[in-house]
Amino acid sequence: MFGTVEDYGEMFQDNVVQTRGASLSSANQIGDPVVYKLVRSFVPLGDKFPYPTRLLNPGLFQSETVEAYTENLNSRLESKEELMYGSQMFFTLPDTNCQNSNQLPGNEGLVQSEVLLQEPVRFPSNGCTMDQSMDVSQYSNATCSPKVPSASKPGFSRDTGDKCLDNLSIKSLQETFRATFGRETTCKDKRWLKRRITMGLINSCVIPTTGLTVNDNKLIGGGQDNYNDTIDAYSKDTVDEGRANCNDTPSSPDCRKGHSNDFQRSPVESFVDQYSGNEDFEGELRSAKRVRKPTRRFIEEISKVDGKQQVNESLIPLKDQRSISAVSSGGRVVVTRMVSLAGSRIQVPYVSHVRRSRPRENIMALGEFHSSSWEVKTTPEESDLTLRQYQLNNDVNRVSGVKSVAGPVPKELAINHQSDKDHSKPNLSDVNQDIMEPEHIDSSGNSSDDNHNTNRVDLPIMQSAIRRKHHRAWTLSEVIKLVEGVSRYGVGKWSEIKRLSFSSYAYRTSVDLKDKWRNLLRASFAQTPSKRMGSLKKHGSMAIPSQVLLQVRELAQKQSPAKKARMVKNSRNGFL
DNA sequence: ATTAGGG
DNA sequence: CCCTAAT
Repeated sequence: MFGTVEDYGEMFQDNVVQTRGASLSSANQIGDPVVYKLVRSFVPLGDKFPYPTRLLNPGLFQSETVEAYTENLNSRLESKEELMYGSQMFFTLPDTNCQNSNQLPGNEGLVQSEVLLQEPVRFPSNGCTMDQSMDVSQYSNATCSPKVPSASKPGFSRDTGDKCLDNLSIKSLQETFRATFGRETTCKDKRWLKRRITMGLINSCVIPTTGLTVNDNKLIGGGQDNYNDTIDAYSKDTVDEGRANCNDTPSSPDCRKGHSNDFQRSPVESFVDQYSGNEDFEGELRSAKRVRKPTRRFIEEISKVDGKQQVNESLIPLKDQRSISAVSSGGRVVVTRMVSLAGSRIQVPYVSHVRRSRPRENIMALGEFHSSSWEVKTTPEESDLTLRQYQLNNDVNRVSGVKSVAGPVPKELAINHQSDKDHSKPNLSDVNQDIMEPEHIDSSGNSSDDNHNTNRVDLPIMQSAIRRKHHRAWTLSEVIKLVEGVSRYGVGKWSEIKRLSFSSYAYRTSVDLKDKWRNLLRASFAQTPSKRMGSLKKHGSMAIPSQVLLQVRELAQKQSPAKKARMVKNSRNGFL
């Protein structure tokens, strides 16, 4: 699938074009991720290496490109407005002998990648800073050495990277390792170091984050296949050999760090831990444990908990928040972040790394506007209601936009209404009649909107949005019908009850019946201890006649004694 | 597709 | 009421 560097390059380039227009991509050239990463590692961008969303597309860094870019950079530096795109200026070309070389790996793609990633410009003092020119030149020598001309050729890959590293001493390799992974290594194994560096560079270039999610600053999920593809395509043998080498050098514990569990831990996690350079390496004790792939349930719950907490924060990464501030600019408040550039601190408008997605549901969904098919039929109760509602319209605090139209009563009204009576047991019918009045008043507020699909369009959004979507209060007659249905067809025969007793209630699904029954059950047992309470409920919700609840209790008792016991216990706890 | 159960 | 898993 993702087989070649070029593929990624194209993806990336497309993205760039879409993102920034053609201006920057014009100079794009195919390049080598390893070389790019080598250079990249000389100039740490921050305390966290950005997770590449696309393969970086480093090109040949030809001198004119250098000059053009540098010039561009300088000119842009003068204009604060241009600092909008400040993140593309993170890269100040180090003073190295590579600058005159035609073979310095390009930073065009690198620059663009930074634009995409919107990584803040940071030159941490504890990291590899710009004044460490020795380091830079050191690596640059290696990277740009004439001995390895292939290093800057398009299509160059891991092998070339190895050759680059061939010329480095152990010490240099260790330095490179540090520059690459952000930590020291004491490993003396030149080969291992080489492999690690190469692997790190390659993998950090090609790890796609498609389908990945960032949670609590960790990447979770999604990357497995892509990662494996990546390994297959680029450096599977490298990884394998790396492991072997590591095992061959047990004397050097560093070599083993974060390595032994590469294939047991999530690939992405491994990547983060090993290659991003800033990970908690103390926490590598943790990595000794085999990490199990989280269950879907686990992921769901974690994301729920964390998601809620992080929703706001995630838009602005933690590391940015310190420098975030809001400034007023031309009447508009602009969120900016501090950026260190060339020793001075400047403020640039903050651009979130997270692309906001369009809300899945528009606001209409909150009201029930969208569901023109939601309820085609008008139900007996509602039709009945319609008439009353018309009278009550002034009394009840109705939604102003609704014209209370007593629409034509569906012919099925009469039929269903009739069947209502037929199906109702005598005792329930009495109750029905007694309680119907308050019931209707109560439900009118909830269901009247649904009676007039055509008019609902006129509803003020705010008013209707307040209501929970798809909520429809249960009328007493519905409850009674439900009880009756249960008594007739048995508990749990929801679809049957739905089909036979609620055929005219399109909005009541079998699940609804089940849910309501559950509530009735709870209510019925909750009420038991104090008969006096009768049908009174704490809040203004519908009062269910004790007779009905009694029936519910009897039915439940008949059906499942065990369950009843649970219900009694639960409801009592809840009640007292 | 239906049901049970948690949220 | 929504969602999910289990059946």
